[in-house]
Formats: sequence, C-alpha cells, structure tokens
Amino acid sequence: MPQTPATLDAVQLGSYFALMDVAGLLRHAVEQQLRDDGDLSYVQFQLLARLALDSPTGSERMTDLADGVVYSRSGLTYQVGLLEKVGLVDRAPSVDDERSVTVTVTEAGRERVATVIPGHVEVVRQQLFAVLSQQETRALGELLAPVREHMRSAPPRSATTRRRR
Amino acid sequence: MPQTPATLDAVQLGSYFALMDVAGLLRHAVEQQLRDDGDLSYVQFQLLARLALDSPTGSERMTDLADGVVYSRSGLTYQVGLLEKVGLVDRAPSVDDERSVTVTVTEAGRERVATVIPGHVEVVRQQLFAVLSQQETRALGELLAPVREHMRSAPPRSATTRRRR
DNA sequence: AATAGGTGCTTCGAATTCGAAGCGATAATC
DNA sequence: GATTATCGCTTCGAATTCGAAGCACCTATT
Repeated sequence: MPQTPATLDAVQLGSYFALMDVAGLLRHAVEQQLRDDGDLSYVQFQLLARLALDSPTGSERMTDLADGVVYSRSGLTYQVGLLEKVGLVDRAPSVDDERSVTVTVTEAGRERVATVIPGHVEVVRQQLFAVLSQQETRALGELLAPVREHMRSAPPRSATTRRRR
Repeated sequence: MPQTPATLDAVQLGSYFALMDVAGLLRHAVEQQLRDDGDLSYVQFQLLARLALDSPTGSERMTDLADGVVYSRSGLTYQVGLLEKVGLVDRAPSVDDERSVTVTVTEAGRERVATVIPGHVEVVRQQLFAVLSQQETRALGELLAPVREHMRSAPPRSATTRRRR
C-alpha cells in the first residue's frame, strides 16, 4: 500500500484543525446563547429540537435519541431526567416493549424550543454564515455530508481500527 | 435590514448540522485513539502538541495556551496539573512576570507525542480524509479558515450579540 | 416452556468541565 | 510613591460526562 504514509500533509492538517476549531468555537457560542435565552444545554436543545421539530409524533425511544445525538446512554438518561423534572418532556414505558422508554415533548417543551430558536439561528448566522456566501455554504454541506455518512457507518465508540498494548 | 430573516434555509441548516456532527464524531474517534495509544485526553494532546511541535522553545505561558485551545483557565490549570504530575511538562514561574507560569514540555512529553502521532494521523485519515479528494480537502480548509478567523476575533465567551431576559 | 443470551435503560463512582471567588503580582492613576 | 485597578493563575463547589455494572424485559434455542 504505497499511498498511506503516516503523515498528514499541510493541507490536511490545516483542514483538520480548522474543522475542530470552528466546531468548538461555534459550540461555545451556541451554548452560551441557549443558556442565556432558554436555560438549556446544547444537548438538551438537540433533544428537544429533535422531538419537537423532527418527530411527527413528538416522541422517540431513548435509544433512537441517543443514536441521533452523539451521546452516551447514561448521559442521555441524566439529561432527559433533567428535562422531565422541569416539565419539558414526559417519560413513559413503551406500549409494545416494556423495556423501552418513550420520551415525548410537552407543550412547554415546544414553547421553549420556539423561544430559543430565533437567537440560536442568529448566533449561527453571525458566527458561521456571515463569512460564507450561499455557494460556499452549499459547498461546505456537500463536502461534509458524505463524511458524516462515512463516520456514522463506522461506529466511533468501538472502532479504532486496531488497538495496541 | 431586509436580508436577515430569523431562519436558516435548508442548505444552511444542513451545513451547520453536518459540521457539528462531523466534528463531534471525529472528536470521539480521536479521543479514543489517544486514550488507547497514549493515555491522553484530547486537550492534553493539544497542549503537548502545541508545546512540542509549534513552540520553538517548548514553553508557553498558561494564558497563551488557554487562548490557543478553546478552554477555560481553570480547566487548563487542572489538565496541566495532571500532565505535570506524570512528568510530561514542567511548570515554573516566569522570569519577567511573577504572576505568569511558564509551562515546558519535558523529554518524556515529546516522546509521548511522538508515540501517539502515527495512530492519531491514521484515525483522522480514515475518518475524515478517506472520503475526501485532495481537492476537496483543500476546499474544506479554505472554506473554514476565514470562518475560524472571524470567530476568533469575536470572543465566544462573552459575545451573544444581545441578551434578553 | 425453560433456559441462555441479548436489549433497553438506569444507577453508580470517577473524572472532567466550568464560572465565581480568591490570591498575589503588576500597571495605572493621582 | 501610595492607592486603585487589572492581570495571571489557582482553588472551590456544582454540574456534566462517561463506562461498567446491574436490573428488568424480551427473544431464541432446545
């Protein structure tokens, strides 16, 4: 295999670091806005948004939520517990499988998402899209979409290709 | 201002989520490799790499380190403390300013970085660059570099543009 | 239909994270 | 040059995170 040197060239390094930095900075900015405007963590927002905006029924099983978000099961239990405590979601055993727990957004949960969205969008626009043209935005998405597919197909929690020591 | 609706179009949303997802998944993969191969967290690796590879002297002030990494001061104190405890860095008061602390990589620290780098590079290549052509890799970097500049210039920890409630 | 194994979620303890408050050291102002 | 503000770092407590272990339920094998 001649084409796999143990180095990243300068272009690759630059892209890699830029990606990680941008995501980190964006996440910080977004988290602060969510905290200020709606008293939500990024994860909580993701969960609520997924339930309120993506799910037709407003409900999902814990496992499906965990798979959507990049997140551990136990962490999910914790965050959903917090959301339930403040009345933004309900939790109930699934009808067809007693093990499963179905999480459902409450009306208050939907309202909270609606409250937070405008500021959220505004931050993302200012931080990320302010410096990207429409074409560049499209290009970015088209570059990253297949990468995401690729990464999701190779589960990150167990696959390091090989493990030494 | 007619060009600032409180919405992100589908293309923007897709790019935004793809970016956050990819970065999150990549970070997971990388953290696992670092843990397995060198018993380092991602932050610790960033710190060591910056000292060992980017700094001519192998030293930096705590504040400069914190600014380079996206990280809180107290978190930095904690992690540098861990690194010092295992002998990968030294910590000493600065000569010119008694308040400052100068952190320096030790020889062991340099070796640790060297140990971890090949696997690290391999993970990044497999997760990220396996699905990107050379041109695409370049394009990604060129898209993100100005974004990073923009974000760094507007400090994320204090600027939410405006805060309600 | 009994047993063995797999699934879905939670509990637990340890580690990591942050912001606020605190402490000396330095800089700025008068 | 004394006082006041600022800076650089650490300590502290609270919150969040994870993986491992545990528990209840479901599925497959016989």
